[in-house]
Amino acid sequence: MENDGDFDLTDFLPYLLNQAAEEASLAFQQVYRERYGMLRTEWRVLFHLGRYGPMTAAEIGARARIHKTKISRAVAALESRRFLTRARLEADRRQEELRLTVAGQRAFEDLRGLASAHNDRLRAGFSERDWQGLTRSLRHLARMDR
Amino acid sequence: MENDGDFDLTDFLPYLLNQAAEEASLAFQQVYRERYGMLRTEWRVLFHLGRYGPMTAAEIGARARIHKTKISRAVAALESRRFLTRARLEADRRQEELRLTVAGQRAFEDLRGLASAHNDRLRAGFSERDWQGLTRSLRHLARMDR
DNA sequence: TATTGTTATACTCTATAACTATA
DNA sequence: TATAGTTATAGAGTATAACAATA
Repeated sequence: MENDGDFDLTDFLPYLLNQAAEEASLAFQQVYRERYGMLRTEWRVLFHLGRYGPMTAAEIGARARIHKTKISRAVAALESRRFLTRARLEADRRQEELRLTVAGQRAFEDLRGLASAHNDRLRAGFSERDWQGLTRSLRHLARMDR
Repeated sequence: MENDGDFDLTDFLPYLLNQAAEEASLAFQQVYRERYGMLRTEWRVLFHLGRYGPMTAAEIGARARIHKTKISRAVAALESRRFLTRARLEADRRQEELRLTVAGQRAFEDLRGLASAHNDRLRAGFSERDWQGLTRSLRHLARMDR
């Protein structure tokens, strides 16, 4: 057909998404790394426990779409920093309830505030209408609207 | 202040961008990996040489925002597969002009068509208006509109 | 037999410093 | 001294298989 001869990388959505994600993530990555020495998955797990309360690893995985092996390592790291505790569930002793400690709660609240502020800075570059359109489109792409 | 108590991960742009990028990239990643055994940077370098013609590593880096060490490795991989050749520039013998071979051109045209088709599939999930808004917003975030 | 979570392993991606050869 | 490109190394992200404990 030869009708995509002028197709450019900057028209290619996966490339655009990747570049935008890198640029938008950079500043906040420094925050959870330098303030708490956390990795991305650790911050996400901490966030889920702080935002939604105690739950099992499988529940975090279902909510945040993180594979169980990543969660297992993140939980071990957060536990070693005394940011969470585990409690075997009597109903099914394969599962553990994960719960933030007071220190974990404090870290969560600190990071949630910083994340929210970072989000606001990004948002400031858009009109309210464009921001709503952008987040809606991204949720659609990420299949988070189903 | 405590006014971000309902701030959610799915409101956090870096998270949304990352999830959308992963989802949107997955299918096409299989293509250049399984058909040509390429990595992401190799595909991007091949694309730039195919799309814009022969140029030096530094020029690719400036256009595509790829660090010189990544380009160096991608060029070595593409050369070993006979997808490109190098020619020292007489004007400045530190630089090399990189040029796709016929096989490299063929791979580029094949992948460009497949990328364009993949892009069209993603685009099909949006109205023309929403797609234009999305790509414009992403270029803004990636600072590609300057 | 199936499920929850862990461990091992490998590959990909990113970042930085140190190096070479040329200028 | 500075620049184009290379090499070495480490850290971070991702993916999969195999495993132990429990159901």
